[in-house]
Amino acid sequence: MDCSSYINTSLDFNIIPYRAHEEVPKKEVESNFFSLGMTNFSVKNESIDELEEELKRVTLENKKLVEMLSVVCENYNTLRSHLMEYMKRNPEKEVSTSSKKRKSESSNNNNSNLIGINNGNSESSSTDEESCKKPREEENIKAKISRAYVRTEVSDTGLIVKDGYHWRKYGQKVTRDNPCPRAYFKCSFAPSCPVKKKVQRSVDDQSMLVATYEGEHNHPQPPQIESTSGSGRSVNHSSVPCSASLTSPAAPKVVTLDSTTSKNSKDSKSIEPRKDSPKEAKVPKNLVEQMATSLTTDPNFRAALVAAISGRLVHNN
DNA sequence: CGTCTTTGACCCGCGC
DNA sequence: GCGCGGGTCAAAGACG
Repeated sequence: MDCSSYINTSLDFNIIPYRAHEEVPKKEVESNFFSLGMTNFSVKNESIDELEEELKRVTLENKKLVEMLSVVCENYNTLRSHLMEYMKRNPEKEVSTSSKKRKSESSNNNNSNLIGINNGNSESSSTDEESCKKPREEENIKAKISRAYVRTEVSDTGLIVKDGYHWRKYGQKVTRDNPCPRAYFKCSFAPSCPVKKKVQRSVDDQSMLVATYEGEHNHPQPPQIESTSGSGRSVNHSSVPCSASLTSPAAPKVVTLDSTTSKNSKDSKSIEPRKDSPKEAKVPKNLVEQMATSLTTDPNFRAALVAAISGRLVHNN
């Protein structure tokens, strides 16, 4: 779970009015509105008192939200420490899985149910497999591995997972443990992007696609014009991303479950809709940046934000 | 013609 | 050392 990302995103919203209240209220608020595209909005008639009152109210609200957030993070950390303790008391699973790479992976696939439980060591061992040609010390620089579960039509034969990136298929293989072929994709948006993706149907639920991501994108997410894997020639447009744990397939959401490093992989055994472990400061930061970028560049979001803020101010008048 | 997919061949690690 | 199996390569074909 990326507590930090929560903090960052929410504080982004909070900081501006907070500072505006303390430092230069009117001017900053005004410039913020203009930057949001409200060029015609006039604050001439706004009284400073009203604005300050509003800012105080928002500040209080923000404080409450921050407190709630800290409580949530605290609870998360408590749960996490409990989980770590539990995992320390039951380490035999990890030992067995790390010793036998393929068996662990196949068992992992066999268990790749909708629950989305990832065995972190098997995941990272597949990374070892990937880096087998490289020096062993590079194992420390392990690729970030995560999984996404996507529900599709059973009749849908394509292995397409919409995740916003451009993928080039470079191979397909039928593996022993799964009669459904496994497709191999590379990120084609940036030539230097090391990210790879494996997509295979779940053995137990053939309507569920299991996408395994290896590595981190070294580029921002491309525009969402064509978000399927591969080119515009992609046939499959019927895949409905959904959570691994959600029962409602209508929820337009892909849940990726991290099992990056062996240390943090334990966390991925807990069923969490959050993507990242709090120990990984780098990755959540990236994610936060991507999320912030996607939010701030989304015209719908900006329009909604402008409407909400302007509505409030007009109401105060 | 450029880009992408398909698919058989090849490489390499692991288990026996 | 050999065979198996997963992962990758690359030539050929498809498509816009």
